Amino acid sequence: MSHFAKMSEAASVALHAALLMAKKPRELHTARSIAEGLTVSEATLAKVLQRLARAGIVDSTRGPKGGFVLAKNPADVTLLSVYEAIEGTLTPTRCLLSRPVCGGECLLSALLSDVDVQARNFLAGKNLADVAAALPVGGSIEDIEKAG
Amino acid sequence: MSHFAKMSEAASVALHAALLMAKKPRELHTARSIAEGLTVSEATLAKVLQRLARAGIVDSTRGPKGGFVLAKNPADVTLLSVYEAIEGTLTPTRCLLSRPVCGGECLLSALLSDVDVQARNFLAGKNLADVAAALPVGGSIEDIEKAG
DNA sequence: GTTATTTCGGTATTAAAATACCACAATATT
DNA sequence: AATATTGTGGTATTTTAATACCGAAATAAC
Repeated sequence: MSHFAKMSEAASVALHAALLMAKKPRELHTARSIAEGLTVSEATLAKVLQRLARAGIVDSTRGPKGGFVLAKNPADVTLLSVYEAIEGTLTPTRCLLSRPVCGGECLLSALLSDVDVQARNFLAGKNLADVAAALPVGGSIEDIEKAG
Repeated sequence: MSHFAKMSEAASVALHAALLMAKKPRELHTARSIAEGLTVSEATLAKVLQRLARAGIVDSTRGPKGGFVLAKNPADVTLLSVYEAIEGTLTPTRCLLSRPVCGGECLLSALLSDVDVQARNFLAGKNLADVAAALPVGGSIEDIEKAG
């Protein structure tokens, strides 16, 4: 069993964390509460949130009552921006193996670049508000956990 | 700079090696000659060819004048069969992180499974004869190397 | 039947990624 | 001011995959 679509654990966690914060856009979420909401390790999530903060996607405040908030309106945050904050710019793959056999254009470049373009369009075309609205259950973290 | 399309080096080497053999379907190719033709390490290629042999895609003969040949007609070997001989069955990804936030269907499952389906269709729809015919330069390894 | 060539398959080494840990800085509360 | 809470960022550990290595088996050539 193998998969063709690849996304690092970190990128996936980032997208899910952003979605969780988008449900309550004005509230501060601690790393711990997000980690519990996603059932991921706090250590891993901390790194992810750090990078989102540096990319300007979330704002962070330290100390008691501190935490993370989305820096912008959820409708203004595309999934692509979250993804690229973690993974770097998503560019089409040319070829994994630029070798003589292919004679110029690699036999796989069509597939690889098409897949990357499709993924980019998907991620660029959806923002956090879209996704949050599409979820079966409404507002609170409690509701979400019940539904999970 | 990141990529969404993922294929292991081994799978890529397998596809390129199969293509190289498809150019001369009746001849024996040693692991060394294929490795040189692809400019990959012989050690890595050896493992790949072994798995292709076990999957019945190539036949192997040991000893002097030994080597590897395609077991079937190039037109009867899909890229998917070569890919899956290395990576295992290509199945759509559901979600990397089955977490409560998504409430049932993961926010990424549409993207991930679409990408996998697209890749599967692409690979299943092309065989070695198709690809070899599409190459700019004709028959021999020498021609291929000149073109590379 | 001896030697050279080539694949086979297990093991070991290396590289890379994920994950966890810890001391530090900042800030709200008292 | 002291203390508790929370993010920061560097480092270390663990895990996993990729890659390389090496002895063994098979077979053709002489």
